[in-house]
Amino acid sequence: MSPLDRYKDLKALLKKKGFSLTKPRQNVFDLLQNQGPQTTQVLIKRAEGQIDRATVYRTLELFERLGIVHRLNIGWKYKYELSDIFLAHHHHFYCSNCGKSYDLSANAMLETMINSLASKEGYSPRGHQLEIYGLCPACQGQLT
Amino acid sequence: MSPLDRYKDLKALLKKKGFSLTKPRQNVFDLLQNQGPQTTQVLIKRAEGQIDRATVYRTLELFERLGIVHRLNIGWKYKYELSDIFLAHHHHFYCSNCGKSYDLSANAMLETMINSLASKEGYSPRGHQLEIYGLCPACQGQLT
DNA sequence: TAATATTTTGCAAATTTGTCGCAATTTGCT
DNA sequence: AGCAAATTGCGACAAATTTGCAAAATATTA
Repeated sequence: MSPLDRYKDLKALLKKKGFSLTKPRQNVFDLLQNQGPQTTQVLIKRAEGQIDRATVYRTLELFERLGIVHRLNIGWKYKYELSDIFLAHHHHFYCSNCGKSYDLSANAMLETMINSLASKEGYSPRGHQLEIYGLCPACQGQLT
Repeated sequence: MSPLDRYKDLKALLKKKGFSLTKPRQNVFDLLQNQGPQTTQVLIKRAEGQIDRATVYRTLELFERLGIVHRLNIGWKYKYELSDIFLAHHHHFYCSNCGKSYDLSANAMLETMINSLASKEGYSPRGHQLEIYGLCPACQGQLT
């Protein structure tokens, strides 16, 4: 994907709501690319010297309001990751032993059941977040 | 349930790992009883005059490490609730409009699918957390 | 049960995290 | 390029969380 294309959807999304794609916003977006879910502290540290702390916070808040990122409670701290618009919808597996988190691909049947669980009770679901925790393959062996 | 029984499982769980059931720990446990998921700040405020702030933090951290409580990312802030050992397993619905959260009862079929999603990939699941978000009945009507 | 060892707590201080106002800069538009 | 609006960085704050340590509570041993 060329650099231009890379920001196309992001820019469109921002523009639609009257916001612009600035350098700091591009940077934060880049930091979220291909790195998995990350804590705010890590993002701030990685942006050090480039973007101010306050701007990172403001950008993440804006991105969340616009549905560009998702905030999830994985393991001990909460983390941000790009939302389903930029990443295929998926769930997470968190290893309680080593603390790593892994992606689990979504499954149409499961999604349907989740939605019907909510709509059956009168709620109107827009999305969801599923975290499974336990032991990853490496840690299963290790704890014989 | 008599007061003695009430703390039996808690005490056993702590003891097994070499910790003791102290007054402050009982208090925090009580605060989590029958009140739904709560933020740290609310717990600290409710414990005011009884337990020190630092102790509340330390207790919640310990409880989470031992699997006594669960930390969930519900709406904007994260909240604590008793884990499945003390509460029937359930999921949450969070209304993005009014910010309230509701319990959704668990469903055996869904639980099975969730577990197999993880085990199919070689992970060994111990539990999970599902948050569905969207609009609650009241807010659906309101936003005509 | 009394004495001793260990764990846990409260307190105060330090650190970290997150927020806010405002002047300077950047961006969008013509 | 030039103007208007949006955005950023820079303190300065306020709130949240962590830490060290002496005192208190709890467990252990005899």
